[in-house]
Amino acid sequence: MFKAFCDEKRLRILELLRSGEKCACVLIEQLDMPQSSLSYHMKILCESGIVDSRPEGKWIYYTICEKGGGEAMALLKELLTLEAITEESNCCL
Amino acid sequence: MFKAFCDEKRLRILELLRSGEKCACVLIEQLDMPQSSLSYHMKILCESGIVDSRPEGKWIYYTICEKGGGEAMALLKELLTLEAITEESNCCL
DNA sequence: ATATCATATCAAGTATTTTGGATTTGAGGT
DNA sequence: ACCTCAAATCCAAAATACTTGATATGATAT
Repeated sequence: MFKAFCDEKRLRILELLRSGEKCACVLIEQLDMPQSSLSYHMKILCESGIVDSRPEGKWIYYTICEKGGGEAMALLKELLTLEAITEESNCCL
Repeated sequence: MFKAFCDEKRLRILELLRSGEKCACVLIEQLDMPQSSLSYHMKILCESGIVDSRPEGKWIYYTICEKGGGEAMALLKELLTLEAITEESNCCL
């Protein structure tokens, strides 16, 4: 899931999506990347749950997914929070 | 910074650190990885600000860094939060 | 049904990251 | 000073991720 945030292009895509729903053509134009490249990154973003896609007519619209974002936040928080049971298993002293 | 969370080994290191400060020898043993490999990952974790290190005697002790963790959380939150000014720049319709 | 257009997939190349043995560095102890 | 041991660095190999043109898929429209 965190892989979604580990690429410059994907961060820029998220940055663009922060201002609202965008269709693929806008992203391709603004990021100046070939269509296959955008598709590759959108797949990673969608599969990680961070972004939602919505087909409408010929195009696909992308938005940041609140649910997926919440899960990422929760996961990160958990990873960084010390466990309550701090049994100091010291060694090497 | 998010690269810190994009490797299985590093996630396992964080998992171990959640139960409190650990010295390198414990991590090497528990994760069954060569010393050079641990050192490589600890460098990434420390440079990203997620983990703090503290030398004591011959050993180095590692802990999850509250400050760095907070920054990561804040950054992630910002990335995933829609901008207030939702000027719907629709196209392609 | 055929043509068209947007997206997905493929494949082959390039770039980046990770691995782990060997060596170096650096602090501690004698 | 010298020895010892832990951590950092080096380096080459392996693994993983990204790029991109070409092709396939799938939906829409005529």
